[in-house]
Amino acid sequence: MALQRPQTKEKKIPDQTGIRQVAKRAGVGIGSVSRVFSGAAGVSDQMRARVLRAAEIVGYSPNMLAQALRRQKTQSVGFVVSDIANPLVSSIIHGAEAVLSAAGYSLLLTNSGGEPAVDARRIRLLQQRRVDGLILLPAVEDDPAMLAALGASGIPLVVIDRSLPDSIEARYVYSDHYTGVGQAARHLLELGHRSLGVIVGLDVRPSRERIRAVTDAYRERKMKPKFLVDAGPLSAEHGAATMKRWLSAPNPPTAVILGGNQLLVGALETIRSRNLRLGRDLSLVVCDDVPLGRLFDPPISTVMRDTDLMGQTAARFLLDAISQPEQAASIAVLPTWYVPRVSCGAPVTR
Amino acid sequence: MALQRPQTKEKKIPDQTGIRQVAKRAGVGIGSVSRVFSGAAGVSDQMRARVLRAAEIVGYSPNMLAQALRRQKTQSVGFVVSDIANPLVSSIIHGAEAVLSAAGYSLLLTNSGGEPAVDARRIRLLQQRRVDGLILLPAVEDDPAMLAALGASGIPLVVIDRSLPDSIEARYVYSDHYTGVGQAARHLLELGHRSLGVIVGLDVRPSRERIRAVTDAYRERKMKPKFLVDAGPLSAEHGAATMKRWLSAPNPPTAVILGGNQLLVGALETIRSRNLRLGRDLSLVVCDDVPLGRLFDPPISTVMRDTDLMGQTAARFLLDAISQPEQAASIAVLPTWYVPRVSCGAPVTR
DNA sequence: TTGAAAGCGCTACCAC
DNA sequence: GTGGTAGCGCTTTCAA
Repeated sequence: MALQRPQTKEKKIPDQTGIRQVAKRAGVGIGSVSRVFSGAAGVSDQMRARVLRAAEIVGYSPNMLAQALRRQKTQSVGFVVSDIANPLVSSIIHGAEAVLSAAGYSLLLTNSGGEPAVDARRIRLLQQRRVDGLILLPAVEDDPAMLAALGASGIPLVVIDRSLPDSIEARYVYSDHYTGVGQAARHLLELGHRSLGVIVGLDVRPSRERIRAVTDAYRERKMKPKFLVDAGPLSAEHGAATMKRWLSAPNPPTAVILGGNQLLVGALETIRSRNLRLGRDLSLVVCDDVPLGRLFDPPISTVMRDTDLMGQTAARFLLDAISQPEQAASIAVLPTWYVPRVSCGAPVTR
Repeated sequence: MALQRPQTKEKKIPDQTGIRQVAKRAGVGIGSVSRVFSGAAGVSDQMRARVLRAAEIVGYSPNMLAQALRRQKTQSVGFVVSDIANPLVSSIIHGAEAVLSAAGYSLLLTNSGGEPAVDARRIRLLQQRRVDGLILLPAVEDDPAMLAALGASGIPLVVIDRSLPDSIEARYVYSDHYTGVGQAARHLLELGHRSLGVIVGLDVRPSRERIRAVTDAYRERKMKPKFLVDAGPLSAEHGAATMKRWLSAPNPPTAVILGGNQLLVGALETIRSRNLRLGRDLSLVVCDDVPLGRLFDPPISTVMRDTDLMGQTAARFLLDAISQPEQAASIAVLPTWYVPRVSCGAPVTR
């Protein structure tokens, strides 16, 4: 009736070294071994030495799976993002991972590809894996399946750049898109532009904030906020298509704000193919830095932010939430700032 | 003597829904519930329905931790990289994650920051988490601690763009850096360049292959392979510093191959500050695509590769290794190709 | 301080 | 087909 070991195919597998092997080897109780390895108080030096030596010999190290099952704590957190390959996102992940692993947590990373349904599935999967907390950068803010999954579990939650309904208990890490884009819009209006174009993503917080920022910039100058808005995927293709559409229209915008760095490549392609000179024939601002942006000819005006810091902040929030679930949920708003460059100039007067 | 529940702070926590609650609710045996949820054969439709309904009511979903402990299989793999934030790396991760999650595996991602010692520690941590396999993109190829950790466990292993000693049983996913860089070097030599400069990273496979490729390109033309080599961090700062050094030397190279895309920003800065015109005063090739590379003025010659595919391939190799540990270890060599652009031109004759 | 024993939630064997 | 049961490797009481 012994448990049948899963087909140990006479491969090397170092003979499943468990706590009881160590206990037997050291001639002590199984509990003592546990105490030594979990650093519990009340273990004699002598015991510690014996156990450690025995463990050394048999090559033991604790099975975190069993620990997690018993302790009801996995020391792991799940991170669901919509696009790992986006440098912005990977920088956020980088920041979060650094903080988490320093705190002894492992990161379960999963990609939803921007599909709300996948977001929801991944969240449930991570819950089944009993992660201690969750960081989310979901595609949309109101997917019912996602909200249901989140609501059903009391797992600590940090959401990045998205705003979920109040019914979901979560902490938030926002970028202050309003300020950065506002600065950009004001700059463009001061230069004399009157018809701006703004490309944003789906109806998520950053998109709303950016539109609000441009609107308010117009209003500040007592101008009617009349500008073009395009909402779509923040991809190069979409950037190219939208620019093409706008530039072919009867009254094309004289300045465009791109709400995502992936749009830039596409937009520049269209601009190039039309032989327009940036900063003269058309002004351009991109949100989020692109490696060659400032070396480009002409250098591209950019709304910057510290994405690594966003990840760090999210991780810290999550660690707080895990250790003090009682504490009021909190919100961090991290700065963005506008760096004007030559891609923005006065519009051609005709 | 009941297990003391970890301080259920009268928060919501949905009352730890376990398999036996479902069994009781459905009035069936605990084993039947297990069978239903693990999709085992030999369960009557009636039983399945009863169990599923009961599970629905109490809101049950299997605890993967317990499953993993019992099955000796976590359905998770570890991925250790040196820099998540590098777009190249995150693209590899993207590819791997897609394949793994489609196969029902979760990804434990961890960053070593390029520190060999951290690589080794992370590997050990993942082993304690009992991952079913490991994908590695380590900083160096010969760190003793890393090799020891790897050797001590029989965990299936896939290594990307690094070549470990034969003593480690692993599968490999390589990029064919030799071909791409070879094409670039030949192009430059054909253009008339005689003194190339090559910037590579540490002594790892890609660096060696790139140097070998340039060497062979010289030899093909019966020329003595006399070119500058710089080995260092593949960072923008290092790119700038090396270019500065080379361009200040008595006989500066007339063409430079950058062995990593992060070098490009730095190199271009130096070039710009010296008022050199790419393709005329200096020719430049970068390994690995940079978003604005082809739109740059002038467009930058690039050695391309499909990093997403590398990740996919690594994941597939790992899944193979997990399901058939016996099978001979294998190697994949994925193509790289050179895309000549205006940044390469004939050297100025003087 | 230490050992024994119960049990975390599950799977897989056994007998019916 | 189905239920009972042992045990995955560990932590944490309780008694000594």
